[in-house]
This record gives sequence, C-alpha cells and structure tokens, in this order.
Amino acid sequence: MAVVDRRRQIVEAAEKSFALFGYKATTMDHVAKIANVAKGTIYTFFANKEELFDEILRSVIIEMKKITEQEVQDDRPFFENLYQSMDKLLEFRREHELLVKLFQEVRDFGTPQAREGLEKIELAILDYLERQIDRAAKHGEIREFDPKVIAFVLVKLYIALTSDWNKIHEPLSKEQIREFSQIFLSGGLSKT
Amino acid sequence: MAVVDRRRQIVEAAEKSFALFGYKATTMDHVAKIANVAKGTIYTFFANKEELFDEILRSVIIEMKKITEQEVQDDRPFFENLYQSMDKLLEFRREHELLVKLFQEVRDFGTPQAREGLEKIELAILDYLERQIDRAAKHGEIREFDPKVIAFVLVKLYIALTSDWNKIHEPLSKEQIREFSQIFLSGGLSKT
DNA sequence: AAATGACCGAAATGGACTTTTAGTCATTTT
DNA sequence: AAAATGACTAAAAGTCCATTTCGGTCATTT
Repeated sequence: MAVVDRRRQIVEAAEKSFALFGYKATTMDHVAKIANVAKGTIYTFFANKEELFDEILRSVIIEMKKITEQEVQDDRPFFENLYQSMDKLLEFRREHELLVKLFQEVRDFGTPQAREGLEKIELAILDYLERQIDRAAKHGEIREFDPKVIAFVLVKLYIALTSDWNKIHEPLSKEQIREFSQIFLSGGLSKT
Repeated sequence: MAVVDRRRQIVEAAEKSFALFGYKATTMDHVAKIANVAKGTIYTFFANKEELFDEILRSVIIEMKKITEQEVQDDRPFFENLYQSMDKLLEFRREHELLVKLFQEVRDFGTPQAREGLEKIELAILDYLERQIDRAAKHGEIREFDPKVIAFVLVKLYIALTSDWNKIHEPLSKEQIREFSQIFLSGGLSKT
C-alpha cells in the first residue's frame, strides 16, 4: 500500500509538472517536492527522467484509445466511426494540457524529448488507425490498399485541414472539414 | 551594359553562395568577392540582404512555373496534367541545390529567412495550383469546391506521400504514389 | 555618376566562470 | 531488512564579458 501510494504520488506530480512546465523545465527536484517524496525515491520506481515521462505518455495514449473506442460502434459505417473518432481525438489533443504544452515546447525550443514524445503518440494513433482500416477492408467496407499508407494519409489530411490550414487562413468549421474529408475519402474529386 | 553586367554578376554570385552555404552563412562580403565587386555596389542594386535573396527566390519561382507549364497540355485531362506537374515540381525541389540547402537550414538551424523563403515558394505553388483547379472546375472536369482548400490539401497530400512518409518508411515508388493519389483524388476510398 | 572599401554599430561568437540539475549512494527511518 | 532520504557529484545549462563578425553607410576615388 505504502509503495503503491508513493508511486502514484510521483506519477501525479510528474503529470502536473510536465503539463504545466513542459519536459525541459520540469526538474526531478520539483517533482519530488510536489509528490512529497525525496528525490531518490523517484529513482526506485523510474530509472531516469525519460522513463518517468514515458509512463505519463503511456497513460495519455491509453486515455486516447478509450476516448476513440467510445465513439466506435461496430454497426455503424466505417467512415462514420472514423470521423467521430478523429473529431474526438483532435478535441482531446487541443484540450489536454500536457499535449498543448508539448506542442508549444517543440515549437519554441525544439526540445528533442518533447518531440519524441509527440511522435510516440502519433505512432500510437497511426497504429490504432491502421488496425481499424484493416478491419474495414476485410469487412468489405473500403477498398483494399496498404493500410499503413492509408492511415498515414488520413492523419496527414486531418492535420492539414484542422491545424496546418489555420496557420494561414481562418479555421474551417467542423462541417466544412467533414465535407472535405468526405470528398476525398468517400467521393473523390472526380465528377463522374 | 556595364550596369547590367554588374547586377548579373552579383545575382549569379548570390545564387551560388545561397545554394552552397544557405542564407545565414552567406555574407555580403563573400558575395561581393565572388562577384568581383565592392560590397557597396551590391547596395546600389539591392536595399539589403533580404532583397537580394528575394530576387533569387523570384527567379526560382519563375523557373518552376516554366517547368510545370511545359507539362500542362490543355487537351489532356486535368488529373493527367496535375500528376505530371507535381512529379516535375517535386523532382525540381529535390534537385535544386538552393532549395535542398534551404530545407536543411530550416531543419538544422531554423533560420527565419530561410523558412520564409520556402513559404514564399510554397505560396506561389499554391497560387498556381489554385488557378488550375479553378479552371478545371469551370470546365466541368472536377467538382466545384473552394479551390484554395483543394489546392492546399493536394499539396499536403503530395508532400505526405513523397517527403513525410520517407522519414519513417522506405520511400514509395512513383507508381505507388500515382496509384494512391488516384485513389484519393479520382476514386475515393469508398468501395461503391 | 558609378564604384569602392574603410568604417560603424549591432549582433553573433567564444570562453571563463557560476549555477542548475539528473542521477548516486552512504546514512537514517520504518 | 527494506524503503526512503538528501547531501553530494559530474555534467549540462546559464551568465557575463571581451572579441570578432557582418550588414549596412558614406566620404573618397575612378
């Protein structure tokens, strides 16, 4: 009990600190202080700062998976599930303090660990998406193509419409994004 | 004659230096030396370093426009022209020393002027593409949607398949890229 | 009138010195 | 005996200041 509690205290303190200050500005001393624990104790649970960070990331990934799985219903068409999941995921990314902070840290300082952290999360999303696509293809819902590439392009398309676009233009509404996705995904640009 | 020559000497020297050393590491003293001209002379033609850089960028954009226009034939379908142009453009970007150097400079040092330069070029491409798309829509070749967004997504899609993808996987072949583009653009993912 | 290059101030660079911080480990607490 | 502690260390980051570099100017030369 005592051991478990200490671990939790540390993880919770680290969560707060990473979300508030980012990776670089979070010091082990500070985490120890918030957790009401001596610094050495942290090292009985985590080999180093990066592993502590990894623990937090892993829980974020699990949380994201839960959120998307709530949206997926097997009796609905693949695209419907896809749009819902993507919306939820983007909303999560926008609102989750840790992710917001990490994006900012990468943009402003280029901290490698922050970038690698975000890459890990993106990889987890790609992996999850890939399996969804594979399943949809096997169910005959979409054409069969390399699911890895499809997943990759889908994510890029979504990021392009939701994030990249806003750097030079007024943000697109949810409805517009949905419409454009449908054009490219279900319809295609072609008129015929 | 003498005046024109001096200007040309300077521009040619600057072209070489920017392509070889990037924006930051190119010094006005060095450009003057290569051009066999006193530093002050550069300032009779260009207000400052950035304007000299702009001149080079402008000529790169013109060159790109020429290359794509060679590929476009009005009697061919829009998509055919599009794929050809994109291929040529990407090849140009990959092979043009200045662009390669600028990409590297942005990645390694984040020099703002280098990034802005690449942004200008991308904007020029987007602008050109937008007009092509608008034309195709008016000709009834593709569905009518905001050409700005379509152009934006097309470029992002192409960069995703040709450049981003290579950061984690084996590069896709020209044929694969073409196939995927067709899926998304003319066909759509949907099976029906 | 055009071209030059010595010159200027601002900004970048380098290096000595100081502070901070990740990680360790001998000692204390439970 | 096992867990927790915090003073300690080595290395990384930060600060400061002297020196150099570089974009841009302008009095002088061609």
